[in-house]
Amino acid sequence: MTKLQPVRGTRDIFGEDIRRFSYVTDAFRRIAGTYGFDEIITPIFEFTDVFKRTLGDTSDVVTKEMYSFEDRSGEMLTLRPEYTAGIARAYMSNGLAQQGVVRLFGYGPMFRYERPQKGRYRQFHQLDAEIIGAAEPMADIELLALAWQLLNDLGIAGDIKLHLNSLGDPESRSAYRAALVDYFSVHEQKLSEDSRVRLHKNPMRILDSKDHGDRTLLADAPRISDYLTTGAKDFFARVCDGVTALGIPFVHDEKLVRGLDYYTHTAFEFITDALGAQGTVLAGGRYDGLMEMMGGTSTPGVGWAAGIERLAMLIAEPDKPRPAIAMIPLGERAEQHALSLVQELRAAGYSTGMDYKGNMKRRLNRAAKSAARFALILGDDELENNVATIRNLDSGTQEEVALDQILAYFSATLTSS
RNA sequence: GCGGGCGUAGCUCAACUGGUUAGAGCGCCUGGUUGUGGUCCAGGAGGUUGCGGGUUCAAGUCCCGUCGCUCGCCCCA
Repeated sequence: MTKLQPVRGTRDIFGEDIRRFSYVTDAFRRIAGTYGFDEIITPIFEFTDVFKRTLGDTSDVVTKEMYSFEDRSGEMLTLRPEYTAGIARAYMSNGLAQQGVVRLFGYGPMFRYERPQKGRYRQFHQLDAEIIGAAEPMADIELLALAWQLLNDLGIAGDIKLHLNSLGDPESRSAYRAALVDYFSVHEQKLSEDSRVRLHKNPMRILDSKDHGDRTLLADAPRISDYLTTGAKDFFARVCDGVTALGIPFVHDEKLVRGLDYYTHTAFEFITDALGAQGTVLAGGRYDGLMEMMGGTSTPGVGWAAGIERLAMLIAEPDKPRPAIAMIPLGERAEQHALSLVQELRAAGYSTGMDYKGNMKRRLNRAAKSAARFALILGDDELENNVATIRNLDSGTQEEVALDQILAYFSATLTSS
């Protein structure tokens, strides 16, 4: 508590940062609405079990990155490290299965104890979209379309590539996994240290190793496409067809795997090379096995999450909002009048700032810096005549307007916003 | 968790090989007489040089530790 700095990996979001942040979340809310998604806010913490059961005991997220604690009544709780498990829990808690196919979106903070870096924080924020209750590839396609439109509307789709793969159904996956273990066990000595650990913990992760030696071995490694069942193959083909039909460019990336255990079939990542090692900007996939893992009835689902900070870094700087009016009262009498006048203007929807310090010069200066469109000057001279001076700060022209005509004046010259 | 780089006013940076009261620009505040801006001039506030030790006659400048940021690995959004 002695240090006046935020906790490692956390930060205050304000100024330009919050403008970027809000630009992203506003766009998301708008687009998700047009896709018929309903918003959901789930708690920031859950019983630890919610995450432990679903993410897999071997995942790094569970084994070393969760912020878990015991509360005063002895419950083991965890700050959510990801969104999907909480939504799945909410789906079951609230009996949403009764509503048929459910489309949900939301956004908020996540927590992971990792080594911070640019684009990677301990408290970070994600957008999230899920379709629960639909086993059809159409759901996967719709979610990819939503993601693609978001990236387009944010103006960053050009720098981002969609990598698409299929992890298959459980049969495909375990057959492939066995084949991988066979292959790499023969070459275990040649594997990097990290990958030797992966071989026993999560062999599919070897696929996206960046180690040179690993990569040469990977050239002859078994490919998942050869192990997909006909059902899984067909499912993936339909997803690819749909994405192609929508005109979304993508690459079939057989080395794409997901870190979390509950994924099946479709897996995808939208990747940019503009963010260094943290290039994945939006990622997700199908998780047909999740609900059962949590102890519910088997229910199919697809979803994705996107890093708000990462998106916010990529978009163009949003415009600063311009106040409509800067009120400048001169003297005590004027201040009294100004109070109610400002209240009226604000009630009418005009963003109005009031400056009451310093001389005229300083005040106009500040008004100009605030980027206000008009300065509304009210002094003794004006009060004598029941007028106010309205100065157009862009053009420098000004005129006197009767006090009871001010609202009318602005409604004629400004669109209320 | 592992390896590398960095850390001086709100911001961007300066201070020769360690040497007197750590500087500049921007920003902020005030003034240039009585009510007019985005110029100009003058003045001012703001730094225990991230923090803590050590070496030295002397450290922002060297050494160690620590905290934070950053790059790569790892992990992932």
